[in-house]
Amino acid sequence: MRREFRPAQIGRLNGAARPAEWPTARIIVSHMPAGSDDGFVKDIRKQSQDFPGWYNDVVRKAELADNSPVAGSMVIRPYGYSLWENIRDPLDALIKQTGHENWYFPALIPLSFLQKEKEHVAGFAPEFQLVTHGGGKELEEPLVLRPTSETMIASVLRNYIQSYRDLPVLTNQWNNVFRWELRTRFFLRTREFLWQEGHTFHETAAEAEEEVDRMLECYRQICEDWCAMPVFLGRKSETEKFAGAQYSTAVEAMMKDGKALQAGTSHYFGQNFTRAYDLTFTDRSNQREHPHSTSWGMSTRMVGAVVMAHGDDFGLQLPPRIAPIQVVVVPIFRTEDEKSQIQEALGPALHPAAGVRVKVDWRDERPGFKFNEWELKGVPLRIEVGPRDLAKGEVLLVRRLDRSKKESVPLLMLKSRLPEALSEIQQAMYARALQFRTEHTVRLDSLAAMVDFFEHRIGFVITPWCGRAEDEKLVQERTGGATTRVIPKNAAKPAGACAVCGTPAVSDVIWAKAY
RNA sequence: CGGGGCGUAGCUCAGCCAGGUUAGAGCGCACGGUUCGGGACCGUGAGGUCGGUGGUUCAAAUCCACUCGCCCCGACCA
Repeated sequence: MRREFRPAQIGRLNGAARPAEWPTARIIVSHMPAGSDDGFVKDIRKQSQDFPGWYNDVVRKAELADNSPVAGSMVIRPYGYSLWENIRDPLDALIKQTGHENWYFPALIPLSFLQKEKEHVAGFAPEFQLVTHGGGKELEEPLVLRPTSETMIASVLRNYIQSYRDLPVLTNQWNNVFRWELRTRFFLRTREFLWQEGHTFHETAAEAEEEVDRMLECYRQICEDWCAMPVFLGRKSETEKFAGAQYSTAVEAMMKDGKALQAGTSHYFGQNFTRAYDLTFTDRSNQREHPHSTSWGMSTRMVGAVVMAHGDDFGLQLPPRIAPIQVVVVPIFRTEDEKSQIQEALGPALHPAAGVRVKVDWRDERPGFKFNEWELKGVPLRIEVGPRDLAKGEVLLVRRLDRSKKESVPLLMLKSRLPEALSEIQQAMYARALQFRTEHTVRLDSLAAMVDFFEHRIGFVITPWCGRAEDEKLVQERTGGATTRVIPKNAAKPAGACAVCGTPAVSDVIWAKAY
């Protein structure tokens, strides 16, 4: 139901064509020694038996993040931060390509700012973290550690927006935000997290609404084309929308436990905020008008999404386009002589100019240990090279996707084969995630069927819906927590009755248990 | 905030019920050696205010009181 996956260019690869006269690769299926692949993985709990435990173990053992001295806040370690950068950078590029400029606004927001928009403050007040003292004295007015910056930005942009000629103003900022969460989880919900928040101001409602769609589309691209994670796009229900928004939209992805994860949101505010902050401009007929504004955000939560969308019992699986290390080389040698032979042989093939993110693991560990460790860390492609391979002028290529298959590749072909293999993996991961989602998404038309589904199965349920909040409450109670995720975009208007209450349906809606 | 559990080495834990030399194990770490194609092995070594405070006792990781912190389950969430 979603568009075709667009064959992606892999990162900075230059896709060199393969000369026809070169030898072709052979796929061999190796048999691992008994006992080595019986599903027992040291250090991490099994995904199938304890999903939250598995997630926690993987995040820590793969060195993405760890607990910190501050309750509810985590430390993002270099491997995890690099992964975030590989999501952030293409998103930043998209944001700039669509005409936005990066700003920076203060992290401390006067409490009174947040109190001006009624629904907004009602939605966020429980999550405020206040700064009450400075320079050893109590402040006249407490400052809130920003939970989001709508209020600050509206207050600042008042000064820069005067005329329709100043519009649109398309801002974005990369920062950290703070929310006093009760139950925290690595990347998914912490008391401090990193994100980008875009805030835009427009002359007309139509223009602002186009902006909302445009940025949601950017999020779709990041999720699908970069993170190999299919998403449903759509509008949030009234109960699920952002506090203060006229309506909210989101991209929703399916995790391997069948739960939904909101991977990005884009909101239309109408004139709610600009009215509350008395932000006005003179329109084309010389009338004072409030601009229509939007905001949209994507956060470090994406890292958690990638972990839960692709990982397995052996650990992480990273899509090549965002993997910090795309190819890891495990050299196999005994003597210094064998070591230098490997170095010589690999040199030209793995030159940085090849544009692939490669790491050669020269550590003094046994190869088997390295295989397991890099699989845990989700590196998409591994090269094994030892004396036996060099004698044949070949190396072994192993994909994280299907670990038991080893492909024998002539050294001469390596430079062209790597980008090609990475591209294949990227597409295979998307296809696999899409298949998983398809297999775990059903269309139902009664509450009884929904209750039964959420009792016995995992995944998404699509039903016709009338749009009433009471239905959401009822479903949530009866199903042990399923909520509406999105009203899918461009879905045909259903002819039938609401699956929950039987009144005429207005649209389809997707139900799921969610993070 | 309600219900349940746990604090002993960097990590996972034993020891506590029946108080008694110098507080233990595995993993990890450091050094040396043998190894190296799917998580190697041997030897040596470093590492502890037993969460904190107070009490009982000749003597407390162990018993008592208080306190702090963490984890899990319910109400809110990018």
